[in-house]
Amino acid sequence: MVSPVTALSQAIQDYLKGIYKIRQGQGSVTLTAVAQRMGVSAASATNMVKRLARLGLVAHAPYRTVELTAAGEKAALEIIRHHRLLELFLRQHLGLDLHQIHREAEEMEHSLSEAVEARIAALLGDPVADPHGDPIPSRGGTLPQQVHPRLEELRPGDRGEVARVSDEDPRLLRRLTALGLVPGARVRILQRHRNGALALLSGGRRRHVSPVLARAVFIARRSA
Amino acid sequence: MVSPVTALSQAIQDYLKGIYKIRQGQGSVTLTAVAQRMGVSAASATNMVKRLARLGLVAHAPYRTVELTAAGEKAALEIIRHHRLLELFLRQHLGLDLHQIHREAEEMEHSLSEAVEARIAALLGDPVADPHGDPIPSRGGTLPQQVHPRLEELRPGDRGEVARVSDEDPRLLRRLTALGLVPGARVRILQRHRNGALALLSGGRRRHVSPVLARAVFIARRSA
DNA sequence: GCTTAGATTTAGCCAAGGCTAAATCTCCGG
DNA sequence: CCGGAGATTTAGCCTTGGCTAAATCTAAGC
Repeated sequence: MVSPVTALSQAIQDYLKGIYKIRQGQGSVTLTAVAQRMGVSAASATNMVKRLARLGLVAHAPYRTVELTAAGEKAALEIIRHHRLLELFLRQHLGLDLHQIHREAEEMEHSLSEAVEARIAALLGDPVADPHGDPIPSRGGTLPQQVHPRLEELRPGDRGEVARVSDEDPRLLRRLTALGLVPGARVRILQRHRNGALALLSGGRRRHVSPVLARAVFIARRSA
Repeated sequence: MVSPVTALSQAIQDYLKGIYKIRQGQGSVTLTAVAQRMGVSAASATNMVKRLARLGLVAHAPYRTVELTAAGEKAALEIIRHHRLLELFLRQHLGLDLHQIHREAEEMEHSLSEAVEARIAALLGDPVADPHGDPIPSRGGTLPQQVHPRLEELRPGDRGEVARVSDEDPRLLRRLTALGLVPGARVRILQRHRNGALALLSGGRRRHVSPVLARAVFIARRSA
């Protein structure tokens, strides 16, 4: 494309990514959801959404929800590609911890040029997932959409492999890492408490997992 | 230090670096020089210099020249350290060309955190010079100040090694690279024309170097 | 020591992104 | 089908960092 995503302001990039992620998670993109996610007042969110609409990046009728246009979604995926490539790079080549990389990549993703992106992708061997297990959009802007159940949805006896962990909260990540619940780890559910907490086997040890943690881990089931 | 340079706005970082570089080159930092270097009107430069003064980063009396305070110089050197580490990294690990790295590093230097800076520096083996031959300030903020004569100042018979090339103009850099005049290259002056152009030996070949190019190359003399 | 060209500053404007407070709309429940 | 809670928008303000035009200062040259 002639105009790379880096031509958009940092704020615009952030909003596009935020809107994309809200739709992924909750589905309906309300102004309130946008404002909350961006840590901004509702008035500011309205303001920016109007600007995005003028730029043809979202569709928005007054008092209705927001939707990314094709152009907006393409831009969002480019930004997410930048972010996830950077995360992987920071982890594999610079040795940062799992819980640091999200924040760092957040800062750097806006200034990643096409040229540097291409070099990093090549250096990493054109990877398809970042260190949290999130899929990396292709350069063309397609995302291998895989839907994994959350750990909280599993029942005693179920086995699986950690496919992905939520990357939003570094504190959660730290606790998950301490429990050995990182992408690739094998787990087996032992017991389920009435409050949603789980007992499971991970790395050969019996672990207790709180409901909030169980909601942040996505599992690829194994038929075994 | 408690407040990293990344807390300063991008524009402020750019001005500090610009002011530092003007002083290095021409000495006296006038508002006009600042405006020119930043590609901005004189009024805008005045405006920003006032803000820098309020922040204690420069000293400035009305209608007088600008000087970095100790804090301002420290910040400038941190920014330059970021820039040069990134240049080296882009060259050595991502394989970008000599004439691309300046622009790329310019974009990325603002978002380089202390943590990532430290990793990159370690990965590069705590280097002391970037790919253009410019010295890299230490983490503490000291710059190994080496003064090399420009190629244009040499006389027939002089020999030396390219210590540094100006990194400002990518077109000049391309032409210098084509002539083999990159940091580390050995040269011997053969002849000097009245307009300042030079004939010299570089890479075993006789080369003709225009005055403008000869002004962009800095030579470490060899007694040989 | 004047004059004046050129440097610097001031005044007043703009766009991007934020904010709060107030107005307005939507939609659910009775 | 009406009222009101909550969502959304509008109005008016702020800071950052730009701009032009006009005012003012400095300093060089006579």
